[in-house]
Amino acid sequence: MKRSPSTKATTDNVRKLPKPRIDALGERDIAERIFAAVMEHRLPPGTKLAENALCETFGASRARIRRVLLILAEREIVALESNRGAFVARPTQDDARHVFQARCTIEPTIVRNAVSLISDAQIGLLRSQVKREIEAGRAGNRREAIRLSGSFHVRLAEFAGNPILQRVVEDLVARSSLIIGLFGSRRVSFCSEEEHSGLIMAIEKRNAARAPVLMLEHLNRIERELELNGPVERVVNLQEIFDV
Amino acid sequence: MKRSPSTKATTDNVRKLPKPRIDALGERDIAERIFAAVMEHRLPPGTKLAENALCETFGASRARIRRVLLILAEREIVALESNRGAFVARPTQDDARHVFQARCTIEPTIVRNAVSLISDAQIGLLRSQVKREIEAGRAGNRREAIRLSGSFHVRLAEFAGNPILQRVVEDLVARSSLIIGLFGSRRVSFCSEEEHSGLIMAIEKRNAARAPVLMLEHLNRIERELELNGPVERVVNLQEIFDV
DNA sequence: ATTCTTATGATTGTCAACAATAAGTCGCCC
DNA sequence: GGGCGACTTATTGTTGACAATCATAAGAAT
Repeated sequence: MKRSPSTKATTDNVRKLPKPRIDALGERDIAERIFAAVMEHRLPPGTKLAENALCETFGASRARIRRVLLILAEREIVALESNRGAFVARPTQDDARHVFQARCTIEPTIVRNAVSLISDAQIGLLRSQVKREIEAGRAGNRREAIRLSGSFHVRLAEFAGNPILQRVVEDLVARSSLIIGLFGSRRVSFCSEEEHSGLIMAIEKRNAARAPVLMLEHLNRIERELELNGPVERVVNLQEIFDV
Repeated sequence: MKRSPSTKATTDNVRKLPKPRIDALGERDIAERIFAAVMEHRLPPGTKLAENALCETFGASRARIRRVLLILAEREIVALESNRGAFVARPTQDDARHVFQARCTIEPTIVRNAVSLISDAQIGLLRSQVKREIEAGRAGNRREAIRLSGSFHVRLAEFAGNPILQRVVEDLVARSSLIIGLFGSRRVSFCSEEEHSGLIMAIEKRNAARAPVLMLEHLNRIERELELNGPVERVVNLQEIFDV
């Protein structure tokens, strides 16, 4: 095609260096946006994610939205139901237990690695983030507090220097957010800012023995405060109940 | 819905219970096939996965193949290059280190969980699998040996009772297979059947202290035998080399 | 009035043609 | 003869229309 066969010598055949990439949101960006919305409890579990609505929202074609949904489904943030559409995932109580067991497996090790790798600047960054988290909590800005609380764990994973584990933690944190939305008792504060502060202190002291323990206790406390024995919402069998 | 026995009134409105699902391979199935081929070293790293070729191979439309590739890309088994196509992933040496670090983080815990959860029947299953692994190794059936060697770890994760961690291990094992294909020295046998046998023995004795240690040593040995300092295949800068 | 049936609308799933880009081939000029 | 540039081909990316399926609402019969 070469729009201009007569490009005489080669005046303007400037190799578009890396990539124009000025085009609309890539699917990764859109997925990230939805991901963030889930983390911040702006998209409650079970919310229907209609394709057309997403198309308008992000100004993207349906095909692209479709790919985004597939990516999110692969991360188990949304559930695809055949011929019915995409919904924000609704983790079960078993899912919740598994998620927290996985976090208890991975995150203490992450903290231990972070203790030996993290820089002072990075510690400062964590500190300021926790500070904002506390402020948001005090100000009643629940959404921001939740966001920062999750972000703390992701950042920590980032500073532990293993992108693979970081990615796993990201997904687990997002699912935790869904779980807290579903099974979190309202009266209890999940934004345990003091625990995050304690963790930072242990990390700052390069205490490789204490920091992982604190993380484990932190995760256990969160899980313990979930109402995983609450209204089971079992699928009742009416026939059975009425003894037909 | 309710397959109530009293639906005699409506003769044939039998709700197609779960789903006909007799249709062609779902994308999950195709992804699983490719996944298996990667694990068995039948698709070496860097192999181009052309869409048309896959269409013919699996008798699927291009759109479906495209989704399959996206799924595999999300699991980092294939790499999508813009406007160039899909290729079997080529992990770097850093990737290799991260993958094995991640495995060392997760799999010892998995073994510890398996020790307390696994049933005798499941132990028998592991045993027979390792037996076949050894036989395949003796018979020079390298492909089958590799497949069973990876499958051992996945199965163990399955018996540890946490689907989330199982899924993570699946992906890590598949990537390990790519890594071994790239950095594995030929002279060394990676199919360390004795170590697998030793692990099973520790599990059988419900030795929750020893089994995780064995797993850790196992993983460390594999990583140590990789040639991660080998031909670095760095991106050479010709200008620099020739001192222009 | 309730329930089952039927029709309608909206949404998802699929496919095929079209456009855009990259790779390979050939020819030309130095 | 070698390097450079343009053309051809093959492959990927995208769009749009069509088919299939499900949800909703209205209607008819008991």
